[in-house]
Amino acid sequence: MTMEETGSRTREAAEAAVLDEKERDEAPSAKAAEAGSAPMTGASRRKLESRRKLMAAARKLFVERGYHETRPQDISKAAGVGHGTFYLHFEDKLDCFLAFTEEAADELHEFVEQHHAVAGSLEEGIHELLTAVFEYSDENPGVLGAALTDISVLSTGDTGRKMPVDRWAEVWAELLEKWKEEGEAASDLDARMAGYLIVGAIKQGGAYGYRRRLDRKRMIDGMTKLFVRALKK
Amino acid sequence: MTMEETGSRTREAAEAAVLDEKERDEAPSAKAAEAGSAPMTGASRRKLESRRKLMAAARKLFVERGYHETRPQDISKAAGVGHGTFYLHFEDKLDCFLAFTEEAADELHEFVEQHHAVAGSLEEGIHELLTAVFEYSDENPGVLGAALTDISVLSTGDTGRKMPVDRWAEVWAELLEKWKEEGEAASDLDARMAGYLIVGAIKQGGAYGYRRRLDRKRMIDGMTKLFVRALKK
Amino acid sequence: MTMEETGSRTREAAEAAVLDEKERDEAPSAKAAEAGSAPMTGASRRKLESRRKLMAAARKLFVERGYHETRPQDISKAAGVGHGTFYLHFEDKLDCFLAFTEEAADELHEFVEQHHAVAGSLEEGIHELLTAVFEYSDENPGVLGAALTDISVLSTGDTGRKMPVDRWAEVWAELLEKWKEEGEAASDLDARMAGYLIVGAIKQGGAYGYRRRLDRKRMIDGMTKLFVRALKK
Amino acid sequence: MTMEETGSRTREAAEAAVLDEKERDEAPSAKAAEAGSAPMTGASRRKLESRRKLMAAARKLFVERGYHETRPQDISKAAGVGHGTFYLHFEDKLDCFLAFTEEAADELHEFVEQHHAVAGSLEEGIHELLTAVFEYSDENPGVLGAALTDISVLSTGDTGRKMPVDRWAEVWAELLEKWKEEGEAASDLDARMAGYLIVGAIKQGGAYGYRRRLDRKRMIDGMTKLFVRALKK
DNA sequence: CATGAATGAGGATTCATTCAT
DNA sequence: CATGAATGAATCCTCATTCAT
Repeated sequence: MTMEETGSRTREAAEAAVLDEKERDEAPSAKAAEAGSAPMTGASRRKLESRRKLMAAARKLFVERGYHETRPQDISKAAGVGHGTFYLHFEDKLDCFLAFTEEAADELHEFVEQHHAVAGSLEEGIHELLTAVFEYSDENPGVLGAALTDISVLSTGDTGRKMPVDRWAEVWAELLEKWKEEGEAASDLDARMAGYLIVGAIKQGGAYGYRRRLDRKRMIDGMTKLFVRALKK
Repeated sequence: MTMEETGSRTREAAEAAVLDEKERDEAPSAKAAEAGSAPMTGASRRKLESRRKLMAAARKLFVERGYHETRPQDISKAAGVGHGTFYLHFEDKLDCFLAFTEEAADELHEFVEQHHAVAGSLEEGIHELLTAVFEYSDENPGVLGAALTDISVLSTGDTGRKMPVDRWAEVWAELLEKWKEEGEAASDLDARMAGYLIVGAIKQGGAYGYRRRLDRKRMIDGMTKLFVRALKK
Repeated sequence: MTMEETGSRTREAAEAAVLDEKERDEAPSAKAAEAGSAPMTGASRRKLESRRKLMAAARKLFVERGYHETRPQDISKAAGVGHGTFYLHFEDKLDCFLAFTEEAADELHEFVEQHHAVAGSLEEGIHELLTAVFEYSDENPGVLGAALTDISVLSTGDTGRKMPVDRWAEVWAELLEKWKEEGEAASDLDARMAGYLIVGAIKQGGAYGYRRRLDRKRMIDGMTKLFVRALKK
Repeated sequence: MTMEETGSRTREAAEAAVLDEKERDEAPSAKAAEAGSAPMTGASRRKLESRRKLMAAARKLFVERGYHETRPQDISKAAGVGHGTFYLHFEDKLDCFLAFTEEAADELHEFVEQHHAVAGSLEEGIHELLTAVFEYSDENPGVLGAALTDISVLSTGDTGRKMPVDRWAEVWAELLEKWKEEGEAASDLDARMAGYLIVGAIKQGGAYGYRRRLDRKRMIDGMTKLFVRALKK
């Protein structure tokens, strides 16, 4: 399993964009269409372009080096924009990290919804969810590990932003709630608490599995079995 | 529950405990104690004293402020020793943090062994273990949270030191193995993997519980139930 | 003679010269000048200005106080720039010192070529060379002494940079080689070796002469006589 | 030639003493005899012993690592004595270095006097002197290079101590003076100045020769020829 | 005379952020 | 909107020296 790998596959696409300097000289209309909105002026076109490049670079570096080893300068440089541009798009470094984190959460969310009909039984649901998570992790090595970084290690004060852990815990909580209503899950379950337990288990287990280079299928099956037994009525 | 509190209630008590236990210190000069615990000559006594004060200060600050917000000189100052003394006892800041981390792991280990006969059935065992963990966490607020800090956030390279997560995961793994042999735990269990899952779950669940100020007893019972169902034959 | 004076008489003149010559700077951005010496854009102009100020300050301090008594922040302060700017222009302190050293070597080189037609007979050549060296030393008191500092005292590892001693030894070696070919110098001469001997002699003799405040003319004449006798066919 | 080598031959003897911990338990009388003076009390015996070990360690480290890379602690440790003992024997680090420097100067002096009758003609004298210097350098690799370190790089103020450069320059000056009186050397020679030139030349030439691993005999012969021509009537 | 733990001024360097262009 | 030179507070760590034992 690859929850914390440092390589990259889908990364390439993003990087290619970063490296493609010519792109910003393209006809604006094409890009605007991509963004799905009204045709942009040259200025906002460029701004969006910059942000995309910065996000791609930030993800790459946060994943490869971690938060503290990545300087805003590195991100700007990797993105091919000036150092100042960074602060045109992010309040500060932490803001940028959180943006990365949220992007990853969004992606996983979308990924899960696209790849798996999360409507079936508890067994099926858990298995599909875990499969989706591990598949995403394979396609985006290291991203989950980085995105799940404990924010309290980075910032003392509360940022007021919802971290991936919380979003994912909630996803699980909602599912469990649904299963409880359907009589599939144990009725005395504290769904919220369980959501956090599951996310914690996946995070730690994923990290362990990656380090030990365990077989993905076996991991998914093992975890599914455990979770199902723990949760089922 | 108090797994990640930042205050310091039983601080004094904890420090006193630290003091008492430091006789088994890792400073080479302390090896004299090994040879029959002679009253110790002046020099090595002073050194031990310094180390004890540094360790206590380090623990206090790492817990209260976290790794990155704690400077070596803060620790020295809090310990009432000179800046240089810090580096007489620790290679660098990370080394000091790891020492803290190991101390915490040792303490919890001992605490668990002293307070709970971990010999009973799976249900009893899990309940006792969780109770011990949460009790330790009450008496040493924030210590577990700090000690479980993901090392990869602090240091890029491998330190070669066994982190608390791994130690605790192993403790659980051994127990599970025993229960498997005794026919109490599911025989198809990957004990090692499960150990990590449990530690991850406890860590994340503990943090959540603390934030939400959940009732300790309910947490222990809820987690026990979940774990037992997941693991039992 | 003034080879190792610590004052600074013609400081201003020297700095002005530095300013004028800096167009051939090694900062990559300055390469614009190479392409026709355009008036230079704002950013690179500022950067060049900073570097010039830093180089001037570094020279002044290295000469007055020596390498170990000069802190990067002293240089920055004297240059009227921030601490960080120093590291925008130099890898580290040693890099800055070597830059100073190379600048001095360049200056002397140019000085010698401008002030003295090094084409004549062995006697004339040596006399002119020595005169040029001592004149440069008068105009740039202490610079030669500082620039000839033995690098091995400052850095353990090899820096891979050619030190002034070597450059100057080579200049002498080439001249000697020429004189050998012209039949003016002894044919059994090891020109390279002799180059080093001469530079060593000048360095030590210069330092001695300065300390004893010897008459410059007498020194030049005395050294010329010795060198000529040693080298002439 | 080996003027600046870092290996060691005669070094071994000294080190052996350093390592021989038992030595200080020997009968005092024997050692006293060696020192050539009245039988020492136990205390002064030990003190002398400590100093010898410190000097040996200092020489070794100053030669191998240079002044700035050698800490008093390193010397004490290598000498097998406590850190404080260092300051029982030397005012400070510089004092220790100067002691090393003087020891080396004494040694070379003695070596030259023992190995070469410096009484003959100018040619013979110069050749013998150079031979002695290079032989000493072979037997004490790196020592001359280290001992000739420019003190002004180490200390700003004047130490009031006569450095090896000066001592050696004087030796040469005296010889030249003698040869002038005997009509062997050019009568218009500034002997003092020439002494410094020669020492400078030897130092620089030696360093060059070592780096290039030149043949010793050729170096001696080449230098002799040059010096003789420069100095002879 | 010997020790080695303790010291803290001092140093080199970094990096998140700003702002003039 | 973009740039990248400039910044300087902040950080980790060293090391010559002292002094209680």
